[in-house]
Amino acid sequence: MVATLRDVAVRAGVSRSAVSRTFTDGASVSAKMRSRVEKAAIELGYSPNVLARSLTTRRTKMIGLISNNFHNPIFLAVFDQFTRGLQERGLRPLLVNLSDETDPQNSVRMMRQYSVDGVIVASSTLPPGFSKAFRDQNVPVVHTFGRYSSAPSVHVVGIDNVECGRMVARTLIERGYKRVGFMGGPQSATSTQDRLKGFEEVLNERPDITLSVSYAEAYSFDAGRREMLRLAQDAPQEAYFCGDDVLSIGALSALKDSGLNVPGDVGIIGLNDMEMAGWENIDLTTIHQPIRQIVNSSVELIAAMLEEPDRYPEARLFPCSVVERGTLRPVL
Amino acid sequence: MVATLRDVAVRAGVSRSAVSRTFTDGASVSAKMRSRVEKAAIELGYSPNVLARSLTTRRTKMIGLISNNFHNPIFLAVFDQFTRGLQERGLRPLLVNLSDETDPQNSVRMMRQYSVDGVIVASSTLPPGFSKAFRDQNVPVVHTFGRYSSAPSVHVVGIDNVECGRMVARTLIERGYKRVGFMGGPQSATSTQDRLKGFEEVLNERPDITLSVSYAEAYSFDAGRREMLRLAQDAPQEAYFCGDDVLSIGALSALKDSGLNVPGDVGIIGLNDMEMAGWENIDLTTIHQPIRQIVNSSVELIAAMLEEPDRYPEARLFPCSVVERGTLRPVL
DNA sequence: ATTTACTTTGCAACCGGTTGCAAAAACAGA
DNA sequence: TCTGTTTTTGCAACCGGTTGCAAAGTAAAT
Repeated sequence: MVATLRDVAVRAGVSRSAVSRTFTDGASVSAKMRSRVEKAAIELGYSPNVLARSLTTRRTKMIGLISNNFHNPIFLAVFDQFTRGLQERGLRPLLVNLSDETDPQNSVRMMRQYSVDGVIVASSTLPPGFSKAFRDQNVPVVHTFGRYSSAPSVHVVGIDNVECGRMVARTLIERGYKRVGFMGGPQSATSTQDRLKGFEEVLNERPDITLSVSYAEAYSFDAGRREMLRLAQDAPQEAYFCGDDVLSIGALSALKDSGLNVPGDVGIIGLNDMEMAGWENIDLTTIHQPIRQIVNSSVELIAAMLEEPDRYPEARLFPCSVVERGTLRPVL
Repeated sequence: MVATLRDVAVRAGVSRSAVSRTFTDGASVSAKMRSRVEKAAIELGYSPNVLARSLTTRRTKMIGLISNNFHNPIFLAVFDQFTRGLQERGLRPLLVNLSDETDPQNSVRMMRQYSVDGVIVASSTLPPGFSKAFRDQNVPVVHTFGRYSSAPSVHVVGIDNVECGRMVARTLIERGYKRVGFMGGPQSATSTQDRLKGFEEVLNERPDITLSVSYAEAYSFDAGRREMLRLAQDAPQEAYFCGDDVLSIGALSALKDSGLNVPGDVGIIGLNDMEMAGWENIDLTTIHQPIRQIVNSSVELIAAMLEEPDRYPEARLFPCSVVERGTLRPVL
């Protein structure tokens, strides 16, 4: 059906090696031979089969892109950026939706069956052990949005969630809030744990400030709304640090329905600075996470690991910053 | 490095064929042989290389998932559903972001180089010719959200956009609007053209109703907001049919800033019924597009085409319905 | 015209699997 | 036990490419 290397060789009247070489850069072919082969190739509409080639070259140029966040709108931007970045480097993302499955072994096996050159794990809710399973099987891996540790066992690219927690605490203190709440994402997510850690660390030094902690079940509008409806029934705190922007937006909706004014009665601060946070009818004060830089850096890193598989693991952290909009009262 | 079929054969003391057969279902192997091979395979951590296998079986179980809509939040749900559906059938999505590139030939070549078993084109803005290019090269293709035509040249799954246009027109008429506007998505998108066609068709029968037409540059919040800001400067219409929900939400933001009340001064109706449309602070009246059914049907269809590549092309259309919320005035 | 050095080409083996075919083994029937 | 039938197994060729090596060709130097 579709033309193979052999067909081109026959048509051009040369050996199969010659054809192979014209399509392998860096191989030794004379100009005459090249043009002769190219002519035949064009006539037959030939282009080399990457997968067959990969058997000997051991390079498929495929990268596993593994995530379990198919509900948080921020991830559409993440996928957009990832696919573009990979494509620019001639790499192809093989997408894996982990929503159901969380045993790394199945994913590792699958990735090996498809001989991907490397894997990007894009998730803030998967444990470090997940990405480590790939490294243990010698599959190059980058964990984007993963947990920073001072002795990382795999490459991590993201933000310092503990520091973000501290930053939010300081922001709330500056604005004179005395009773504050942490309405986190899923309790099992490393990002939730780390943000809380930093948040508590700073607040604990201020005995005049009280902290109450609760968690939403997922990073979703509904979960945020539900949790905030519950909180608003008793006496709500003066301000909440929500797990992320989507949760914040859910919380805003709940507060509105509970007849509470933002930021008059309750202040809200999110995290991510997704596009929607800037929409006029939302206008959410939040922490900016530099998604684009994080994703680009991850792509660069996985590309570098293809050249140097045993590259010493590093953590690449990008600074975050407060984006002041309309859901917190002004600095005193 | 990683165990191959040969390694397993040696360890189990059998032929390579025997090992191959244990991992090929439907092949003839005795129980004794099977358990012997499986034992060796487990000891070596062997699992077959899908890509090498594909050379002879001519099946990679990879499906190209091609889209250019990485900005519309609705597509995150679309990707979620696609990846799950494909994975359930043992298929793997090779993701292609077409944002820059629109020449089908490059995509076709790439998909052939990777020997994908089939391709799903998920976009309402690509022309029919794009998906047809795959069919012409004998790559099974399904165009999800594609244009319905009475003589489709490729399989199309989606909605009848012309009928949606009619439905919206009737909805606005029922509510007594006399001066209505069409604020479409990109003018080049087939979905925009078709919706306008149906919309005009019904309105043209009502000489007492005037229609003005304009287009946003993309399916995005900003584009919708910008276009509506422009419209609101002159005398805006009584109601607008916006290209989709994201555009509608942008339009709502613009109206609010222009000091116009919704639905008091201006009515808005969108299309898609994305999750966000139901959020309390948005509460958008819209047309429900059954995304889940459309995507599942697309996956079923591409799976069926793997068995029967020359399957006669069909159009699968799913009915839409009005979801009444708070952005149109009530029926007279 | 020879020798030497370098470039280009083809042969053949290999990457990791599958599969048609025939030989070997197992089973059934008499 | 022997024969005929069915099942299981291994051999060898093949899928579509790449690549080390040696032979052939070219160019430069003597």
